[in-house]
Amino acid sequence: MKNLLAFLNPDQLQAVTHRGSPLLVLAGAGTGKTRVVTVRIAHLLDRGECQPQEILAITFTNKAAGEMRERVNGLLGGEEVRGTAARIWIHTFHAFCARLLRREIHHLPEREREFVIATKADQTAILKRLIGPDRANEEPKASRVLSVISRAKNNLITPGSFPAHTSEEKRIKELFAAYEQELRETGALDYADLILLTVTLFHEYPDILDRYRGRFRHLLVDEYQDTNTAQHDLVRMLAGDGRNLCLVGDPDQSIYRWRGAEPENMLRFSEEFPDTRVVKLLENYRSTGNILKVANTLIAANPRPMGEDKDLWTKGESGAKLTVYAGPDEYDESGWIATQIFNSVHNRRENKYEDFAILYRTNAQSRILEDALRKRSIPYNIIADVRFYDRREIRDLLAYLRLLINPNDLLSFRRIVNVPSRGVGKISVNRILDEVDKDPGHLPDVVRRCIDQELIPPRARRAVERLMDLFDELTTRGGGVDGLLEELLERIDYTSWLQKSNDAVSRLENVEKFTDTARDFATANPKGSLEDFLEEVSLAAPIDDFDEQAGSVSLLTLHAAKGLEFPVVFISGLEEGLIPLTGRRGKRQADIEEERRLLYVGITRAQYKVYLTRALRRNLEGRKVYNKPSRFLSELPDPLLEDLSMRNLSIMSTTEDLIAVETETKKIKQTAKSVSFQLGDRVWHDKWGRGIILSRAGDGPNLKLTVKFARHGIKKLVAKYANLQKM
DNA sequence: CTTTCGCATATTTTT
DNA sequence: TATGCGAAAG
Repeated sequence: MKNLLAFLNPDQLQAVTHRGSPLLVLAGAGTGKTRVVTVRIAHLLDRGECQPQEILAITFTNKAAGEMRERVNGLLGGEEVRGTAARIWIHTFHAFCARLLRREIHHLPEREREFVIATKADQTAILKRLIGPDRANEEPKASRVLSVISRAKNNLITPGSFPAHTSEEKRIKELFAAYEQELRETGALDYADLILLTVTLFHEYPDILDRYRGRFRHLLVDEYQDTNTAQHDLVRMLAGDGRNLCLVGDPDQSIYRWRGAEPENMLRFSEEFPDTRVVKLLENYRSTGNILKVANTLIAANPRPMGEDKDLWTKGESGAKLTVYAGPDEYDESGWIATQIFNSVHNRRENKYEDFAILYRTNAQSRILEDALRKRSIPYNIIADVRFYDRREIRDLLAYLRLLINPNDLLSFRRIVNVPSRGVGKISVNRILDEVDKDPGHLPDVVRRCIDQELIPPRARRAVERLMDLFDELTTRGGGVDGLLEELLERIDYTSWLQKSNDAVSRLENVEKFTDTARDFATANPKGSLEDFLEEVSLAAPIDDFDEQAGSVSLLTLHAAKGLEFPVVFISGLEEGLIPLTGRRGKRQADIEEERRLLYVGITRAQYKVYLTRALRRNLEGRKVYNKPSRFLSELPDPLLEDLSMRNLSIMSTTEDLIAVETETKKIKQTAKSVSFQLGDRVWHDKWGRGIILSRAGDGPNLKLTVKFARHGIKKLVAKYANLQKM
């Protein structure tokens, strides 16, 4: 057995070995916090303080969970303990609760044993339907309602206790209630439910809580700054007196407030458990001194809830300055980034492609970057820009699979009853849904009754009947998830239906990817059920399938970059409006602070070199916008930055200058256009209105036109001054 | 019932 | 730009 503690600094050592009271580890970026968690687990086992199955470790993503399992095994070494990590519960909050609820949810009144997890897309779909199309303009938008509802649920608020003073709040309250009912009827749980119901269960049934408390003697939670109140309550319940609790996090890296995260939970913890030991990790092992100085300066502009003495430091070298670059537009910016990478790899041979990461604020920014890399044949690896499982084709297949588990899933039924189109129209579907409304019993029974009582036209009737038969057959079918999916695809002839759609190629690719996922799952979990598969799929994060592929540049959002590190990091789009991202009604101070943390997270991903790039002009929603440099750039210490922007841009890099240039160009273009007037062209003049060109004389700027105007007769004009427009 | 077209509309991050 | 939705045509 290795000496687990040999390479730890005194602070880390304390965090690993402290016992007997709650432990709060405030670990800055790159200070080895994951290492502390894994070594702590290994240490517990090594010293025989508990059995593997008595440990519960909560991570932020499935990917982090997988890595932690591997690392624990790696630390424990030796044959006899290999596989030990498999018996430790290492999960995300959601995966943990989903597993627990699968066993225990039947204790709760009126809850089905089988449930599916409603993804974001499902949730939005429900709300959109509840709001209705006719009111779409005046009502609060579905996405906003959803975020209000999720926030409420995360704070353990029910539709009953939802405070409604304004008329909008009253409307949301209604929608909230209807949304909850819909979820319940379809046997679905949303993300908040997974936590909420677990908390409720523990609250209502103390004996169940006791059972789990007894079982998990050691509880560790990583990335605690991004937990919400419901999760915090869950931890408090499971932790009991908190003696064996270890929380790790960094309030400066809290970037999920918008999703309900409450970094204050960390502060509150020391009050709730007064004997909490707080350990701060500030020695950074990742980045150069200059990178840390810049990051420290940036984050110092935020209030520091955990105290002022939180600057990261390193024994290592200062390293290179950070490089700033501004290009005329996003094509230039992307091209410049790609060129830096290309030169570094090919000409200077300093780095390999996998050393680079390009970070951006919004997924939409990735396309131009991809183009630039592809142009130079630079291999890259990107985290899906649209959530893969939100793709229409994937959601269709998921709907089929869900119906196999929960035939009452009305949402899924509605989705696929006529997909692929099998001749069941709106009218037939509504007829069936009406029946379900009247008698919300077992969905297949109701559907069968519609068929038997000939409530729908013959063609549709036969189609629905065949669909129901298909479900019966597939439900009784044994075998793995992969086989099931393949049979399903064949039986509904899904691929040939997709052939006909617009972007058949990418859709078919997605279906291919999905069957691959199923196959991988079946290989990894030979005994895995369809429920297990759907659970994994619903709780997957885009980052989970992201392996830092050998030989590829990584493209990802700043959010997705959390927890990762790269030798060289480019952060693209350092512009007001993008970083910080501001919507139409602007941002409040608290939002700006979160944006600042986001940039802080981005900068601290880098080991040796950071590039901060921006574009003076950028296409946004089909429009050109001129963004000022990000306010965060001016917060950074100048001596630690070098500006490689082209000289002419540095000279006239104000937005006003650029607009002036644009306007001039436009004028020139207009003049050029007027030169191209031909005989017979129909034109428009601001004063004389419609006209037609009769003759032309002269060239270029001297071009003279004879125009016959509809209302004002024949005029001779000098094209340059006339400002004629073609009609 | 299915397909296609045109119009409107736009926050972003994701368990 | 790109997407999605609803109405009209097929």
